[in-house]
Amino acid sequence: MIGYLGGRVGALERDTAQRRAIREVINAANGPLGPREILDAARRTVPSMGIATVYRNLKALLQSGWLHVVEAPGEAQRYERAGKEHHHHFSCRSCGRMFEVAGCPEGLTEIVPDGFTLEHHEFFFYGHCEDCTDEG
Amino acid sequence: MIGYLGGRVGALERDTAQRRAIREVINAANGPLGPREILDAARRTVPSMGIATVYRNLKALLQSGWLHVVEAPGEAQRYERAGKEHHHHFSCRSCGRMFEVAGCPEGLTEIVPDGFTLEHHEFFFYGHCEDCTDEG
DNA sequence: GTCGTTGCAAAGCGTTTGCAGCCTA
DNA sequence: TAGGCTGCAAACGCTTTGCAACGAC
Repeated sequence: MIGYLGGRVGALERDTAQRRAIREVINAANGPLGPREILDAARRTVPSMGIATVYRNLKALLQSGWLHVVEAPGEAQRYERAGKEHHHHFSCRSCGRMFEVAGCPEGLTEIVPDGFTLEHHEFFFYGHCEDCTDEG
Repeated sequence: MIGYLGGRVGALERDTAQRRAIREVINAANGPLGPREILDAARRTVPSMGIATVYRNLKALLQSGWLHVVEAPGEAQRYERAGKEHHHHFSCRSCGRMFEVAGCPEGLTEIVPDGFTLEHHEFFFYGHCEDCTDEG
C-alpha cells in the first residue's frame, strides 16, 4: 500500500484482546464512559494496554457505527453503544446523574434563521430528577 | 504583598487598552467568540496582545459577571456578554462560526418526565450558516 | 511609586501521531 | 508471512502559570 498509515483509523479487521476488552467494558457499563475510565477498566483484562489504543479503538468503533459519542456542554466526551432511539439528556444538578429524555420539542425548523440549513440538534435539560425533587 | 499573584484572576481595577479592546470585540460580535477569535480581533486594536492576556481577561470578566460562557458539546468554550435575552446557538459545520438563535421551541416541559423539575435548558443546532449554504 | 496588568515562554493536560515490533488471520 | 494493531514516547493544540517589565492611577 502507498503512503503512511500509522495514524489511520483502524478497520476493525482483527479481533485483538485489547479491542475485545474495550468492547466488553462498554457493553458492561450502565452509562457512557470516558477514555480514561475505559482504559482503567480494560486494563483489568489487558494490563499492558496503552491510552493510545483506547483512543484509536474508540475512533474506529465510532466510525464503524458501533459506538456513539455523548457530548455534554462543559464535560469531556463520553462513549456509549450506538443504536438507541433519538433522545436527549436531562442532567440532575443534585445527584449529577444523566437521564435520557425521549422525544423532541416542536417547531425546531421555525426558529432557525432563513438561509440556514439545519442538520442536527443537541438538547440538554438541567434541573432535578425525580428522586432529588422528592427530597427537596 | 504576600505570596505570588501572577496567576491570579485580575480584579478589573485598571482600564487598559487590552481590556478595552477585548470588551469592544465582544460587544461587537453577533455570536459567542472563542479565545482565539477574540485575540485576532483585538489585535487589530492592540497588535502586541498575547493570548494569555485574553484568557486572563476572560476569566476576570466572567467572574465580574460581565461575561457568560457558552459551552457547546464537543467544542471549546466560547464567550458572550451576559444579560442577553434568552436565546440558543447555531453552529456552522462549514466555517465553524457560532450564531445566536432567538426564541425557543415549544413544549419543553411536556417532554421532561413526570416528577422531574426543569430549571434550565441548553440547545444547540448544527448545520450550515447562510453564507456556507449559498456556497454549497 | 505601587501594584494591577501584560507579553513571553515554559509548563500542563488530554488527545493524536510516528515508529518499530507484535500477533492475528 | 503480510499488514493490521499495539505500546511507547514525542508531538499537538489549547489553556494556564512563572516571571520580569510595563504603565494606570
